[in-house]
Amino acid sequence: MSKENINLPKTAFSMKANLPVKEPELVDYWDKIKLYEKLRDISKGKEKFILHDGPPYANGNIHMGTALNKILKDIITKFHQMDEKDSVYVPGWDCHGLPIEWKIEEQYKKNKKNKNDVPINEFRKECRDFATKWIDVHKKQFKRLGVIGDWENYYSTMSFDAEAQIVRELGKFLKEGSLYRGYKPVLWSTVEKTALADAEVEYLDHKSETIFTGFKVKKSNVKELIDSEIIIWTTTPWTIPANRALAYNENYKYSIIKIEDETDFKNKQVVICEDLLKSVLENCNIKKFKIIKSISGKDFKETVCTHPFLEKGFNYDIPMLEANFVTKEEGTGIVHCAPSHGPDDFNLCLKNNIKAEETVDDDGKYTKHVPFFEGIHIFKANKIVIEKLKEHKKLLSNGELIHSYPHSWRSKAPLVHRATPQWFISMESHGLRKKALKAIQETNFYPSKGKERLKSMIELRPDWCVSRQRVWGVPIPVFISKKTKKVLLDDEIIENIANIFEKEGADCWFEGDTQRFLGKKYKSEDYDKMNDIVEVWFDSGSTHAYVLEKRKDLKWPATMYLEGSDQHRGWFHSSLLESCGTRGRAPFENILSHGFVVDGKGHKMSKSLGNSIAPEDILKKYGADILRIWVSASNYAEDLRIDHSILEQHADSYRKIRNTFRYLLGNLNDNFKPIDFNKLDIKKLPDLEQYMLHQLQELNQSFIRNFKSYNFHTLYKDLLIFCTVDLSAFYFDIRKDTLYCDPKISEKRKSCIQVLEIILESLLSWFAPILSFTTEEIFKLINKEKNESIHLKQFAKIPASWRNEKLNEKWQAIKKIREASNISIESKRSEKLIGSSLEAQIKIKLNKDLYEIAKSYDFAEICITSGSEVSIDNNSNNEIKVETFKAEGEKCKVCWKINKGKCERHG
RNA sequence: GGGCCGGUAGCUCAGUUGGUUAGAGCACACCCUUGAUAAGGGUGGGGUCGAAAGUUCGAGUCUUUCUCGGCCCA
Repeated sequence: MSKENINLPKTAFSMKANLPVKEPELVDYWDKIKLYEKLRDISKGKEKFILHDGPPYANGNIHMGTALNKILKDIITKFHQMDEKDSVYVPGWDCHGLPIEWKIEEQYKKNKKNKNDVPINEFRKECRDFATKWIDVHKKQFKRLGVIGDWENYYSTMSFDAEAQIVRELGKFLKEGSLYRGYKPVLWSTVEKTALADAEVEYLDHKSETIFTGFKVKKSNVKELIDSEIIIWTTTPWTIPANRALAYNENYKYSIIKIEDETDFKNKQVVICEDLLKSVLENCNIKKFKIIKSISGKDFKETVCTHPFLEKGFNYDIPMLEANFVTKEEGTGIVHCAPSHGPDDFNLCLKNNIKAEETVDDDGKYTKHVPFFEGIHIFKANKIVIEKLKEHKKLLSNGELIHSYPHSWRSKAPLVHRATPQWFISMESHGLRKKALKAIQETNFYPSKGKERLKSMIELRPDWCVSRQRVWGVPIPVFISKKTKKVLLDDEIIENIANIFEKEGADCWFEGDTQRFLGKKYKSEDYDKMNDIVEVWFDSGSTHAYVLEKRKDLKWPATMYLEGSDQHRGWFHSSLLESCGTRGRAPFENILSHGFVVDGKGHKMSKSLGNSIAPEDILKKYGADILRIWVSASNYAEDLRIDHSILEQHADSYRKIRNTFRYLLGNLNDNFKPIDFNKLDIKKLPDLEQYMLHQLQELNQSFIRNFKSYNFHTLYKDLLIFCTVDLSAFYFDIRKDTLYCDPKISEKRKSCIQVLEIILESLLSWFAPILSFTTEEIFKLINKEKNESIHLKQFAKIPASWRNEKLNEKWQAIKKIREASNISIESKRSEKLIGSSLEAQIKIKLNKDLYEIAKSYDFAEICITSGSEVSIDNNSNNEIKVETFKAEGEKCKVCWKINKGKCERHG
C-alpha cells in the first residue's frame, strides 16, 4: 500500500505564518466587510459592555505602552462581544494642552516667528491641525494591532461638542459655588510663563545656593530671646525678600547660644534646634560658642522678629508660628515662610491672617510689592540677596547643594512656587472628597490594589486647580464685573456660550464680538472676560459627559475604564472628581489598571539606555498576533517585561498553537461542518473521545472563570497547555494511527473526526480575542461564506453534560501507566534495542486497583506500541511495573505495526 | 526624600489558612521519528524561592532590616 491510500493530513493552512504580510490584508478585509458595523447590527438589544477609551495624547508615534493598552482593551471588548454582549468600543484622543502648543512654538522659533505676532486663532488652528494629523497616524497604527472599534466616529477633546460640554460642566461647578477664584502658590515656569500641572513637572537634580541667615527677635516672652538671631536655612535665597513669617515645631527643643568666633556674628546670640545644633555649627564653621539657654519650642509663642533687610525697607513684623511641617531632617529646625512661594508657607500664613501677595510677576521679576528688588529676575537674585545679607552682617554661612528639584518637563527650566490668581474646584465646600471616596468604594478594581491607591490620593489631595494661562484649550467661561469684581453667575450665559462653541468651536472666545456671549441681559463693557483656559485633565475628565452620555450607542456610567497604573492620578482621578462633582457618582463601574512596559531586566525603557523596543519593529519582525500573545501571557497587574528573547519565546508558543490548528485542519482536509453540541450522543463515542470532551468541558470552565476575572495570562496558559500537552503529545499522537490508517467509513475514525471538529470550533472561538488575525485566517479558510468573520461569532458553548468525573479519574490512572511505559520504552531505546515506540512490545503489571481500571484498555494503542499485555501483580509493592521487549514479526506496510502474523486491519 | 507595589528555574507564570524531597509550559541537552516535517514523540538536567536576621517544632508563605526594580508624590 502506498501513501496515497492512507489518510494523510492535507490543508491549505501553512506553517509559515507570514504575519507581517497577512495581517495588513486582514485589516483591509475587516474594513471592507464593515466588521464594526456588522458587530453592532448583530448585537442590537443585547446587554451593553462599554469599555470607555481613555484618550491618548494626539502627539507622536505610539510606543509599547500605548500598544499594550490598546491591545488589552481590544482583547477585553472582544471577550465580552463573544460572550453575547453588545461590546462597543469608541476610541478617543486628548488634543488640547501644552505639549502640542509647545511643538507649534518650536516650529515658530525655527522659522524666526514670534508667537505674540500671530493672531491667537491662527495659532490655535495650527494646534488643531497638528492634533488632527496625529489622530490619523494613531488610527492607522492602532488598527494595525488588530483593534476593532468605531474608527470612523471617534471622539476627541477638541471637537466642538466636546468643547461646548466642557464649558457646561465647568458651569455646573461655577453655579454650585465649588469653582472659586483663589490666590495660591502654584508651580510656575518663568520660561513658559504659565502654571504647570503635576503631570508637566519632572524632578531633576539641581544645584541650589544655600544660606544660613538670622532674623533678629524684636519681641518675646523669653527675655534671653530678645535681640537673639533666629537662624534659618534655605535653598532658595531669592524668597527671603518675600518672607513674612518663621515656623517652628513646638515639640522640639531649641538652644540659644553665643558665638565667640571672629565673624560677623561674634558675640551675637543665635537660636537653633538642639538636635541640629551640631550639624549647623559644623556647616557654619563655628568652633567657639557658649550655650546660654535651652528652651522648648512652645516658648516661641508670641515671638516677633524683624526682617534681615529691615534697613532696606522691609520694616514689617515677622511673627513666629507653630507648624508641624517643620522637621529635623535638615536645616535649623526653624523654617522661613514666604506665603507667595510655598504651599505650606501659604497655608500657615493664611491661618494666621497673613495674606499672600504678588511678589513675583509672570516673567519671574519681583513686583512693586518688594522693596529694593523690584524688577530683578528671581533667578538672578540669589547673589544679590547673599551680598546684601553679608553687607548687613546677616549671613552666617552660605554654600551649595545638589538636590532633586522641580523642573518643567518641556523646557527643563527650574520651576518656582508663585502665588497667582487661579481657578479651583474645592474638595470640601460641597463634599466632593466625600462623594469621591464613596464612589471608590462602589467601584471594582482589577487588580484590587488599585482601590487603595486611588483612595489614598483622593484623601490627601488639595483643591483642584483647573486654570492655565495658556492658549490651546477650552476657555474658562467666566465674566467678572468691573464694578463689583464679582463673577457673573447665570445659567443662561453659560448655556449661551456652550451653544456658540457647539457651532463654532471655542476659538470664537478669543476674538470678535464679546457681547454675543452675554446676550441682551448684560453689557460687555461692564465685564472683564477671563482668558484662562481649562487644564487638560478637566477636558479628559469630562469625556464621560460628552461621549458616554451623549452617544446613543454607549451608556453612562461606563462598564469599565482601563488605563496604565499612572492614571490613578490622571484620568481615573480627574474623571472621578468631575463626575462626582456634577453627577454624584463615578462614571465607571470597574477600573482595570495595567503596569508599565519595562525591558527584559525590569528596567524602564529609555533612549539613553537604548533598551526601548518599538511596536513597529515588532510588527515587522513578528506580527501583531505575537504582540497580542505577549499581552495575554503577561501579568498586567505588575510591570510587563519585553525584549527580543521574550518575544522569541512567545513566537515559539505561537508556532505550537499554529501547528495544533494545522493538525486539526489537515485531518479535516479543511472541511468543517459545525456540529450541534447538544445533539451529540457522546455515549456512542469511544472512551478516549469522551475523555477529550470532558477535558474540553473543564477547559471551558476555567476559561469562563478566567476571562470574567480578567486573568488573561492564566487563561492563555491553559489554552497553550491544552494544545501542547493534552492534544499534541497525547490525543493527536494516539489518534494518528486511527486517522491515517483506518478507513474513512470506520466509526472510530468518524468519532475522532467529530471530536476534532468540536475542538477546532472551540479553540478557534477561544483564541479569537487574542489571536485575532490567525483565527480569522483559519475561519476564512473553513468558511466559504463571504463577509463573515470569526469576530462575529460567539464562544463555543460546551454542554455541562460532557463532564465525566469518573472517566476523568480512570484516565488519570491510565496516564500514569502510560508515563511508566514511556520510561520503560526509553530505557530500551537508549540501549539501542529499539527506535520508534512501534518497535516495542510492553508488558504491564499492575496492582489490583489499577488492573481493574486498565484491563479493558488497549495499551498498545495508548502507548503507541505494537503490542501490550496487562496483568495483575499481587506480589510487588510497586503499583506499576512495565517491561519493554522488541516486537517480533513483520512490519505492516500501512500502519507500521509489527505483527507476528498478518496485520489485523491491513492484511 | 516619602507613599504604594513587586523581586519563585534561561523565559512566562502557579504555589490555598506556614507543614512531607518547591510545580507547570516554553526554552535547553540527549535520544527517537521522517506518514503533523520551516513539524511530531520520549527522557532528562536545571530554582532553596532578591539578601540577612528573627518568630516557630517547622517559612517561598509571618515580622524587621537591607537591596534591586517600577509607579506616584515631594
